[in-house]
Amino acid sequence: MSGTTFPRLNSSILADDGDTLRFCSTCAFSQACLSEGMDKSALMDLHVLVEHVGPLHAGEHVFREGDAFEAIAAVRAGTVKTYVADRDGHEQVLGFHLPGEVIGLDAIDGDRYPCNAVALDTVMLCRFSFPRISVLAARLPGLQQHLFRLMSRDIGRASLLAGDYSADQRMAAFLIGLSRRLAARGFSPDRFQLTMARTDIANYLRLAPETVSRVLKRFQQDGLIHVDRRELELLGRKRLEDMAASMLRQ
Amino acid sequence: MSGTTFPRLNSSILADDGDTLRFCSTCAFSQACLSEGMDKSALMDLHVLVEHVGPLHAGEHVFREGDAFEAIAAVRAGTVKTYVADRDGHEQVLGFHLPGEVIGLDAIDGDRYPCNAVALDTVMLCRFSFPRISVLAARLPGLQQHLFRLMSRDIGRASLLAGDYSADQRMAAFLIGLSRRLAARGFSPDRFQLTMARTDIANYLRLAPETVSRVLKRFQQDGLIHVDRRELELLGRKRLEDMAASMLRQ
DNA sequence: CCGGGCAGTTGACCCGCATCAAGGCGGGCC
DNA sequence: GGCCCGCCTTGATGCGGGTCAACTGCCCGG
Repeated sequence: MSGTTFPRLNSSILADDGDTLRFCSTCAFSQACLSEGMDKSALMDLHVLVEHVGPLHAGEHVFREGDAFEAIAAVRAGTVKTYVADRDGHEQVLGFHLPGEVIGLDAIDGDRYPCNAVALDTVMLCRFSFPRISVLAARLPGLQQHLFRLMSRDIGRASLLAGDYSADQRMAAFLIGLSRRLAARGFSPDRFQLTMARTDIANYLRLAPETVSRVLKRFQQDGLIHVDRRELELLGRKRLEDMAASMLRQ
Repeated sequence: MSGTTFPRLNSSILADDGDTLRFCSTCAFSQACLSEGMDKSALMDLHVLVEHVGPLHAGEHVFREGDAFEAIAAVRAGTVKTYVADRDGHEQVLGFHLPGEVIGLDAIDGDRYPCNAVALDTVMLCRFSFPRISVLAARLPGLQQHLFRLMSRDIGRASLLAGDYSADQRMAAFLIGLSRRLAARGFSPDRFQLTMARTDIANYLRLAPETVSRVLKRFQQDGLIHVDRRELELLGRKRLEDMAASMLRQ
């Protein structure tokens, strides 16, 4: 998955509009807007305010907690991890953002980014100035609606992790969630890379790294998955989905 | 707090515009918009699409999971609890919504409410048709911005609970959080009612009800609070804030 | 080819909180 | 008043998963 571009978007929708626009049409975010019925002139408007960023390499930050907020960004390729660090330097992973997903929405209220965002592998981004996209959203109902939906989705997703679930449920939900999100973007749902370290997974799921290790091992013994290093294969999707059902709430 | 109206808004800002508008001006949501610099004609527009609901009594539902989504609502008085129930009927509390806070934002993505909302005491609401407020938001940048901010805030708030914190930290953060939110609305920050049952608090904090009981008792023994039934007084705000600091972050 | 370093794994132990099981205390209702 | 039914509290016990410590293996640089 490292550095891979959005597969579904490889065939440009607007190939006759020149290189830049073609490039833009491969941008996940523009695409997402398009798919909600945005017309061609609207896409031109959106194109004007998009800024392509990258490639960023593993460990480079997209933004840091406290930075002035001026833009949201769509991940075009790679994986971005968002996290906060409490006073004792103890970090807490908030999420992993795959191609086609948007980061920075939690910064709109407050003028400053409330978390850090770092590339886990080679990352390409589309940056959208928020003041400018707001103005545009007022003119384009489809865009406004899309922004509302994106934010609404994140509200629901965040409360997902808050439940008191067992280590097994959390891990199953994590794997199924990744699989579904990758599938929605055209990647294989059954074989993929864990682009993040075990400690990041553990931190995200609020488990100890040792527990992550043990659960993955047991899943493999039970024939649910096959893991080698960061390569993962889902073998017992059905059983994993059952395990995760109450967390993913379909 | 039961059934109490927003104290800060008792003095109508637009008293000369007749009864209906005066009534509306006591609506938390309109007020919140006003406070972001919305002009008077904009308020009139907003007024047209507001629908006052209530009083609802304890146990009555505002909406249920799966209901068609058509409106968001601002709590004007009372407390609303949102929750989901997983297949085994086991319920999970998502949040408590105080006067001035908005419910239904997590339903925008998906056309149906993803959770239940129930009144814990006597509740008054302002309903806003979402399709109509969207249209209005396109004309009123202040309103659009306000909606963005509200949603953004909820994204951050939801990930709050997801950390792995001790029972003490969770309870301290809960009390301080309530206190701050009440204070922001003009209620006393140091004496207030717990309008929700212990089991609801427990469920919300992902603790057992017994644990909630024990922690509250210990807090009282340590002179941090005084509790009697559902009446609560904060005595050691400073120490509670220290305890909650890493959860409330800032 | 060797050695250092870090991510990941494995095992032993232990602690916080859930769970189970009784009891107290209001508060509503006839 | 007297009853009952939830809500809440209190005590005893057990388990899931955190913590600590040691080991393995992969990667990389020299």
